[in-house]
Amino acid sequence: MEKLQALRGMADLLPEQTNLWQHIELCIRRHFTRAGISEIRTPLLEPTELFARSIGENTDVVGKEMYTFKDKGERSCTLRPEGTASIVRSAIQNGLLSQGAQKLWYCGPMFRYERPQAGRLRQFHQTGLEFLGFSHPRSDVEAISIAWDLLNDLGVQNLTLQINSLGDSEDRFRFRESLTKWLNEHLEKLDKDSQDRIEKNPLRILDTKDSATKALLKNAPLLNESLSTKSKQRFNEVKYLLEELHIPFQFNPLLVRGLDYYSHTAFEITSDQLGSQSTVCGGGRYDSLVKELGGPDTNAIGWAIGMERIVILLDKLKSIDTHKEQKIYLVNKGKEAEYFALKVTRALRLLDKIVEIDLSQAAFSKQLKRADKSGAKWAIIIGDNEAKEEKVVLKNLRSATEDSTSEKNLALNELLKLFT
RNA sequence: GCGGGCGUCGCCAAGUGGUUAAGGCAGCGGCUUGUGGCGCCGCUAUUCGGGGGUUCGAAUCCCCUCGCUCGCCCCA
Repeated sequence: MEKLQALRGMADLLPEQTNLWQHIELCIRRHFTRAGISEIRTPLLEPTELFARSIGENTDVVGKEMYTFKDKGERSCTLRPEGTASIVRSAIQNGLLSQGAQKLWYCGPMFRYERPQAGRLRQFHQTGLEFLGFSHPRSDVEAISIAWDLLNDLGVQNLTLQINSLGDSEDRFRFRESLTKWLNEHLEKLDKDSQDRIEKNPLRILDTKDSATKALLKNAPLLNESLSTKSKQRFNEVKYLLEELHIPFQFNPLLVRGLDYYSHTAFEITSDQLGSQSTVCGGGRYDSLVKELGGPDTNAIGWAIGMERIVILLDKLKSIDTHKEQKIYLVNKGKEAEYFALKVTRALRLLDKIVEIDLSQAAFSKQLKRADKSGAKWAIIIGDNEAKEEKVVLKNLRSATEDSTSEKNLALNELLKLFT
């Protein structure tokens, strides 16, 4: 029979790794909470139309990466490939925006049908924030600084923040014209991919990895040259405020993000330790998306962090401290002892202690071995002799020497008092 | 969708045509019928991702297929 296994690109998170994930999630929650941002949870499955309209029909995400299928009612459904669209949909549907501006965060799985590689899975996880109803450059910087501080607090090293301004839709239209004109003049010198993209998405050519095209583009018109005075001023203010906060950044005029809804500030935080998928956090302003999805005219900015990519970076550092050294391991053997041990275990847990009970009936030596391996600090040993007198033997597994001076014979109430 | 690399026990891994497929880690059992960390002993792949072929003989050669992985595209 064929071995049953997870689908391609779908990863299990094993007990070994969930410690790190919990640590990261805790840190994320703390950072959002302390910034006054509220969590929002939306369905994993949405009408396909939502993503087609928000992300853009011509993007790769919509064009070839979505998990789309028909449900039993013949509705076209899609597993969410990103978080922003769902959140905007939810804010509109639930009238959140009529209650004022919203500061929201989310965390959860996303799905993209791509070939997996380092730092990329078909089911992956993102955490992100969305500020809906904020237009001032301050909100851009607030959003960026939260991401920056979060990543640094997690211990991610060697990060680079790159920013650019895509201007408003008029700026971009103007730029698109001049860029397309220039590209067509140099058509034969472009690589094949870039040639194909001139019609569909010329801005993305700026982001090419083809070195010949890259060199050629040094003479291409630049996006920031097409920006209106107003857009330029806005961008300058963002940069000024980042400097004021001492958040180091690089201006990257070639940074163009892949989803259609971005405008003005676009940014990326990358790491040089990730292989080719180097983006840890990406985001930007999307001032027209809410309206395009049928909501009130609402300025917005948001970003998303790829959780797996953080895990890769943090895995290299190791050593997330757990609370194992506070653990108590219950060694027990014999019928009366086993019953008594269950009671002791629960009594200790009701005092909020971390208690693991051995359920094996193996020899004491075996159980002690497991106790040691489990990382517990204390072993409580109960045999029938102890059970008869309602006593336990308490042993410190982390005392340095081989002597047994740490062993104590205690009545149950004495034990509980000791751990209170 | 397109390239490159790889598939031998739960994990790491030797073996590259010749009778029984090293070793290490983990696991289990014992030395020690009630006391761990060290040590010692024992057990754990009729089988080399799957299928077909070549051969007296294949984990080793050939073909097909599946899977993993890295990269392209694209993105977090």
